[in-house]
Amino acid sequence: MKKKLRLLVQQALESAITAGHFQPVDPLPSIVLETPKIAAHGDFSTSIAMAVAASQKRVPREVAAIIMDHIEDSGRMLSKMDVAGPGFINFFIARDRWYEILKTVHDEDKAYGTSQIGHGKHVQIEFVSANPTGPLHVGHGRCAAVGETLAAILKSAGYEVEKEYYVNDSGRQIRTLGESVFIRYQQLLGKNINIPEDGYQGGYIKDLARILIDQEGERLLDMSEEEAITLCAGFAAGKILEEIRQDLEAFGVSFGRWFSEQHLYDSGAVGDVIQDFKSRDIVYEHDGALWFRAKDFRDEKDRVVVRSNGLTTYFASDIAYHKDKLERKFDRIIDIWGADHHGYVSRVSASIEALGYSKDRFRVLLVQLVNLLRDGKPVAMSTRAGEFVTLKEVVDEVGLDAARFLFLLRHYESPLDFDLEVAKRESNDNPVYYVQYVHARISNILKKAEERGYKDIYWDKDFPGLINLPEEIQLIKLMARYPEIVEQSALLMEPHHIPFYLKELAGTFHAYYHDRNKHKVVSDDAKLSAARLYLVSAIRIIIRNGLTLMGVSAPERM
RNA sequence: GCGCCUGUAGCUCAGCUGGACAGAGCAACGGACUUCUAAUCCGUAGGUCGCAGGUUCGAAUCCUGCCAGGCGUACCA
Repeated sequence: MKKKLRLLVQQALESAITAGHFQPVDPLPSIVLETPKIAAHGDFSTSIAMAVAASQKRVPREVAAIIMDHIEDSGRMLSKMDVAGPGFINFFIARDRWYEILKTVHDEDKAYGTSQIGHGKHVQIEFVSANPTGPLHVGHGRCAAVGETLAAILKSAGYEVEKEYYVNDSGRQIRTLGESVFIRYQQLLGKNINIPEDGYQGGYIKDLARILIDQEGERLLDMSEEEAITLCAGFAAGKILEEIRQDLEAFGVSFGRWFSEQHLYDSGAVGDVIQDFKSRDIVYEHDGALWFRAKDFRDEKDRVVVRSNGLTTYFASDIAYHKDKLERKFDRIIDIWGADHHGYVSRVSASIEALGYSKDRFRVLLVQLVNLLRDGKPVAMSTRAGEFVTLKEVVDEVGLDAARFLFLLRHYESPLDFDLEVAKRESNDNPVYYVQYVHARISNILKKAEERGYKDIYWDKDFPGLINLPEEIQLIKLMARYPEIVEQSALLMEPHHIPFYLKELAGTFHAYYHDRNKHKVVSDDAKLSAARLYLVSAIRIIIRNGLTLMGVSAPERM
């Protein structure tokens, strides 16, 4: 609807220029159509006249009038056009045309809301990528929800999407993990040693040590310390990664590929990148370390890739990793990181440019932190001491649907207060149920209808005369906007528009539903009932589609 | 010090990439269940959009400078 109108306006502008009413405008400004907040301003409006007026040295209202005169509404889409305010053109869509939306929703069903704006471009999203040194916490949960949903949104907008988890299974932290487990292992076998301050303190370390004793007995005590630690590290990382995988799966999050950092070392990829940089003088030696000339690529300072002790930094393998991703011919790679990693963005961008790729192909979304609350009071957490609430615990307590919905409700760039008690509440301040309830209610109506003999949902040419209450038209207009919302979410890479839209649609439906004396869906009037069933089942389709994008269930009853 | 993010109603947040009088939920107050589910609805009240300039027909939105909060700023990951 909107697209058709945009085309009309564009053609009007062009023909006004050809007719000599306007000086040629180059380039032709893009036509922006808005949905005004006030009904009196029409269904759509454009400020194009104001944008054009300046270059024409004409009054905006006059420009608007000329454009309006050149609109050829051969399909009779419009019932009225206005010039209003400083020069807006307001468009009123003919009422009959809205019913097409209803049919479209039913015809497209699960595909309603999908589009091809992605043109099949390949996008890769890497998210969560938590180190396998401990369980996932709520912050990872938010990243997981954002990543998974963004992937779904992009996919439905016509992109080819691949999801990936980068496993940091190499380096010092893994060694520290091995050390911590080995110490617990020795303690459990009666040795009197303490865990160092920089070791991992969490209770899960002890659990791992216990399992290790069950599996391996005391034989690690006979090994060299180096051997034992390596064994502990490999064992623990593998075990933890498996739990991470399970927790994510339980949260409805999956990955097409789990990419091992260690693999980059084993294959020589890290060494190759360093060699390449050396030969191109993109790195230099200083104080015994090897520095990447990040400053030459707009980072604020140069960065170390090989330390003076000969060990590579995390950054070194990160360069190799991003090189690998870019070589896989993705049109765009998206990294979703916790906001505490933002210091890293400019150096990774710098390395991408140094590799000879445009940094436009690379985008980082920084997801702000989650403050976990219970009844408005912060839940004390300390990662150091290993006291934190895990994602699994939160999902177990509040449920997958509530957690997913609340993680997605906020723009990812703003910090999120996640209140466990609110998440569990079954009332209006918990929007999950508010939206799901619509689906359950409509499902129930359909069930009731079936019991009373209204078996099929179908379209009839008489329906327009039957579905014509202002609140019904309003519902249809809202339904018409859904595809736009999904497209916009895809273009801006902002999932939160989906839940906001669903809340609005849900609210409008609840109000409609509630006035059941005025418009009961299932009544003795067979034709009217059929018409309204067609209407409400369309709403149900959209609610279900939106919730599905978010990874939230659409229950038949509640 | 520098960098990134945030600052909108008492609270939690939207605000369509510059538009027409600033929106929603919660909390507060007052109402609505013999009906297809009250996990709902209706109404009232509530804002110098952090502050000060600037850009223009027009700014919560863009620019500059302040103020406040969070995070970052390692030869850590």
